[in-house]
Amino acid sequence: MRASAARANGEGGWNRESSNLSSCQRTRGFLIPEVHTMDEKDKDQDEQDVGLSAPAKHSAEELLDAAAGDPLDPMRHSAAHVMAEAVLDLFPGTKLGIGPAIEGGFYYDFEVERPLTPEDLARIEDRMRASVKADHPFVRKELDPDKGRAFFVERDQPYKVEILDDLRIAADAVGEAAPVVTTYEHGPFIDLCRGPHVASTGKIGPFKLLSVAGAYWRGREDRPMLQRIYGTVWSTQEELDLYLWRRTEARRRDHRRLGVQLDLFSFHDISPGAAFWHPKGWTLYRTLENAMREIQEKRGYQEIYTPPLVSKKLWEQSGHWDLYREHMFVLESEEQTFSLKPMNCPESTFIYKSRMRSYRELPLRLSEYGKLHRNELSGVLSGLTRVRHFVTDDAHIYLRPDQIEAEIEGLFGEVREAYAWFGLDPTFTFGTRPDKALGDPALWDRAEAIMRDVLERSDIPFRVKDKDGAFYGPKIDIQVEDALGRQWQTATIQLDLVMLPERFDLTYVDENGEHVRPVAIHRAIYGSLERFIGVVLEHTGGALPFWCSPVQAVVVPIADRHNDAAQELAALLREHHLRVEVDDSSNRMQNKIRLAQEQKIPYMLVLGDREVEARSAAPRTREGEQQPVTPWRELAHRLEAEARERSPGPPAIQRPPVETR
RNA sequence: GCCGCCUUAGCUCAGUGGUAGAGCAGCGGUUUCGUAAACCGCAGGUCCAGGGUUCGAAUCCCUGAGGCGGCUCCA
Repeated sequence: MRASAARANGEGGWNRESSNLSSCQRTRGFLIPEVHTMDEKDKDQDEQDVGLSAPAKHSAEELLDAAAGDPLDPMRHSAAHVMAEAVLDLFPGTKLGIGPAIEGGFYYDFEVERPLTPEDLARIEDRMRASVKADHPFVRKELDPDKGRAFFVERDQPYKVEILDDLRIAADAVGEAAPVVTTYEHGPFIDLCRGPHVASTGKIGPFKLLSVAGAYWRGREDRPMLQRIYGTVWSTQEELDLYLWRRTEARRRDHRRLGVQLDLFSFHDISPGAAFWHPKGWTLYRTLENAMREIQEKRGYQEIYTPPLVSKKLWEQSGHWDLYREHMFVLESEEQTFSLKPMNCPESTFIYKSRMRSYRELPLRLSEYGKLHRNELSGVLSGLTRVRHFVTDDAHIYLRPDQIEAEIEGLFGEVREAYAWFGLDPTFTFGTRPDKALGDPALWDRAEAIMRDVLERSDIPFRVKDKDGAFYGPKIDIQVEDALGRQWQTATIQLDLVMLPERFDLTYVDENGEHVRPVAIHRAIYGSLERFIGVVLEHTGGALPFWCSPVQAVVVPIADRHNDAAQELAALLREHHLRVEVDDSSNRMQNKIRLAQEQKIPYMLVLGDREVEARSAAPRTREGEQQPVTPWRELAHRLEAEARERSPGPPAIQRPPVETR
């Protein structure tokens, strides 16, 4: 997947969109403080990992600064060396790959005879502790290039030799001499290394090895598969504990788990990568979709619907057939080749072109909740966040170049509103013209200047990723951080100067009667609804905001004699467009409350003799607050108003007790 | 796709070559209760699928499916 995704990306940003919509920034080392690594090497956002991080809000400046690196990096990298020492000791003959510091910890890639097991990890950890206890100093040495290479040849470390050879080739290419080879030695272990390190192994703080995973040498499918061990290391035990707590917490609120617990959706072998939505999950889904429709109606969008199954001719015209065919589900019928659409945009042009367009009707905003299918590799599927079947809150906006600024500003407003409903604070990443960009450079320059200007005026923090735009136009990606500080890529606003307008030959008639090209904007605010629901579930730990909770209140009659009144109250609340259930089971009230609590239902409305008599109810929130007894009518009006407000409600879980960094 | 691990009741899991288990959920009964678990009973299984080894397989081997953790933060 990696190779193909990278290819598609390199060539045409259209896969950008796919990335944005189909994957999450789940973690690799898992808890990774801050955003630093969001970009750097990986062109493919999809594969980028950013993890649970230190919480807190980030200003734009902080986001930019974060790229500087972590002060703990030398220690983390040193821990990787100590791990390599241990592995080499326990598994003689092991070939070493690389062992960098990563957010929250480190890894090292090894070629070992047999697969490593969790028991091996424990043994490696023990050996590492001994090395830390011995407090070996790290000693830097410099060797001339030839001696350095010979040293690693002699030690039978082919990957290290390859690294050195590549450095030499790179130096040759720019006419420089091969660089000096530096090694770091501690105790019995010596490794090719640029450094820096801590003074001695004793300076390495509390650590824990986390997992073993396969990893291609240099990430390339045609190179050997090495075994990568991930570890985490911190300066203090408290920090390590906090990190491990976050990991546990993240597992606890995993949306896949919550989906089962809250009876929202399930997955089945008969359709890998596609959710089966249960009644409650589908209620949530439709509630989000309809909330977004409200924004769109307010902003003058018009909703369309186009066929999911289309001839491959469409993709040949759009250029996707060459780039993306392997990610499409393709089928034959009567000697024609069709595919399930992996995106909506080309088809919307057919509606645009169905008749002559006047400058007066621009911007033309066409939204579509189209069902999309992308043939993701089986190995990358994951819950709702990486699926083969999904729907986006997609829209394509056709406009005149002079309308770009106002339109982008309007879109920022949509983002602000839609994310505030969940208590999510979005940040933006601005991708500028890539090397392979198509289209008029002057138009590019103008478009980028406008977008940058709007970004700077906006109150939403952003950072710039140079050359990360789509081939057809600059773009703005939207990220959010959830309650555990994890980064998620959700949505995207992409300016399209070329693809739809040129390839599909779109025009409108301007004031002078001339046929001229519009520009287009591809935009999705939630992105994939599947994925966004996954993010919201993990963000809230399942305690969804009141307005979108599948069951907003459960009426709890204390005894059977209160059941009729409970039904009456529920009926009244339903008349006020509230989603209400009655728990008339034979459970005791305490148990009814416990069950409602476990289902994270926002309100429990308790009904006993006193309440039935007064036609009132005693509300209890899922946070455990007992509210004053309230008459039915008043309650109905209050809750109805609360639902209409769409406030995110109180934070789902409290932060860990102490922040140590 | 590739590497490793996992798959036992609706859910969470125990069981490692000799008659398939627990808790919760479900169902039935008793109980009618004031803010996170009343009591008793019953039922529930293609041990992921297929093949093999064995007197005997949930357990060992092979193949497949699905899931989980990962798959250049370049010495």
